[in-house]
Amino acid sequence: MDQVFRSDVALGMPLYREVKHKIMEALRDGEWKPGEPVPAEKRLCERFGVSVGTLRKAVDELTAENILIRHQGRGTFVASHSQDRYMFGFFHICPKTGQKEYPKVEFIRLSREKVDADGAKRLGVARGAKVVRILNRLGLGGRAVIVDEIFLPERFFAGMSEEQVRERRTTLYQLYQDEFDVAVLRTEERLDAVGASADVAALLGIAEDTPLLHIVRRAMTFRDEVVELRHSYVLTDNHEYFAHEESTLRTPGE
Amino acid sequence: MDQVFRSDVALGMPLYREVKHKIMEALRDGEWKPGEPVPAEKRLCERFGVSVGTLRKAVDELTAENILIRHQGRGTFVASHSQDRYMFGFFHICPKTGQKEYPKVEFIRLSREKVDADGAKRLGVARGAKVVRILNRLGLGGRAVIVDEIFLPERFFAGMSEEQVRERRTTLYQLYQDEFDVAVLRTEERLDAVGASADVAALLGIAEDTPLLHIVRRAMTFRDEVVELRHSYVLTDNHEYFAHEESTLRTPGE
DNA sequence: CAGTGGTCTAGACCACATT
DNA sequence: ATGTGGTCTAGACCACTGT
Repeated sequence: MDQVFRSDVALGMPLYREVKHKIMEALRDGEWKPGEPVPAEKRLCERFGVSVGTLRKAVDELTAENILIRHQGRGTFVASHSQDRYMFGFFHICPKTGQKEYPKVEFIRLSREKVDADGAKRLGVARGAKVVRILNRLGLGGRAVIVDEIFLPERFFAGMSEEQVRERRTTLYQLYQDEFDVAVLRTEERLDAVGASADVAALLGIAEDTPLLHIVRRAMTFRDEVVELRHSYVLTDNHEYFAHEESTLRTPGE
Repeated sequence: MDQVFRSDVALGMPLYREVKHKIMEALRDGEWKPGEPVPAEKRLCERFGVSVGTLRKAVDELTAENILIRHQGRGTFVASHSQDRYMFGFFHICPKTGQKEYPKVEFIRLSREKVDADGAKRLGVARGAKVVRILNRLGLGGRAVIVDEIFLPERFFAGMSEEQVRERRTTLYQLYQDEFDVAVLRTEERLDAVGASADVAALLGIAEDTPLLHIVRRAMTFRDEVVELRHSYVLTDNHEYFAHEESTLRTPGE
């Protein structure tokens, strides 16, 4: 194999991780779009000057992070929000008894506002920065169960229109991806219990002060930039938030 | 390499997964105990009759599931619970502002009861089976914030005494491991919002019907057997539940 | 059929930890 | 110095997909 020179920034970094970063750069630069296949493993090996094993280790990590998706016999594809799996990767509310179901989304309002202090902090933008604010109501099992209040930094979503949001036949995250080239790679959620405010109570058709699950979600893209802040208010009479964790066991020595 | 016959159950299963299962069997049989090293990779290659690459792929999955831990230059160890790690792994409540802190656990009561219908279903035991019931109150920042109600199947924890639980200077999961050979490998949590019951309100010093975060946690060991059912009632004035999602690592079937 | 990813091998050398 | 895990190679063959 020809000698291939390692870039300066890659000193001390395993080769497969350097390859991984190069693939991520290509993705960030839009060389391969969501839903499209990336070149075959052999091609990528030639391009980066590494063996299959090394390339596969890089792609392994990217598939584990849901950035790429492999299909045996077909190829490796850039993850796209059109797939159902993505929907449920980020939507954690399910019936206490019975099967998972898709929420029925009802658009209520889109407005442009100056972000408040709390929102600025969570979004990582300047105080008073412009944001798009979207209000949705979600139905599950034929009943209004969730109120979503969404804040989007104007700098990622310039020109977003009410029509785009109201008329879409896809998930919001797919809209972000298709229309604004914003890929959600990771989310973080903080939960607490609150009594329903008058506004939320009216939207859900319940009494004020009814205990609700309050979820503050931040959605991140490349470089951990926050692209969405979402407050969800969930009526948990018949639904619940589901999470599972693998253990963090460690050996004594560490 | 000598011909090594594959076991019947392994038909259609990749070799590395068969090796993984054999390692898990050895762990379940107590061949290597928590905190101890497992044999070196080369030894395991000989034992299972596979190449390093294949063995490493098996061990890769086991480390990803936190069942084994690798230390370069030292060896590969069976994961073990230690006090500090408990926080990061299973305890998801943290202050809304400020640093993570250790909860101050106050033991309230241990009793033996017959499990109710809901508990039987969640624990996967027969209706009316005997369980150990433990009631704890947890303090954070000098204030009572959480009430924990814990149910343990008698068949895993026969002979558990109030003294063991009250006098312990470790986490409960470490007690399960050290005294009852029960390793918690995975947990699942379901959250909803409820109004405080009279009992819980009294323990937390709050008004009845105050909105609380209610967490139902199931803790699993090998073969996904449920070894603990825990109801946590959390006052979320100053604390919240934290979760983050990046890799939904499930592949089977797809 | 040709092309893709999936698995597996039998080595090699490197980085790290312990003796 | 020895033994450990960490990385990497250059092949091979298998299983699956589409034409």
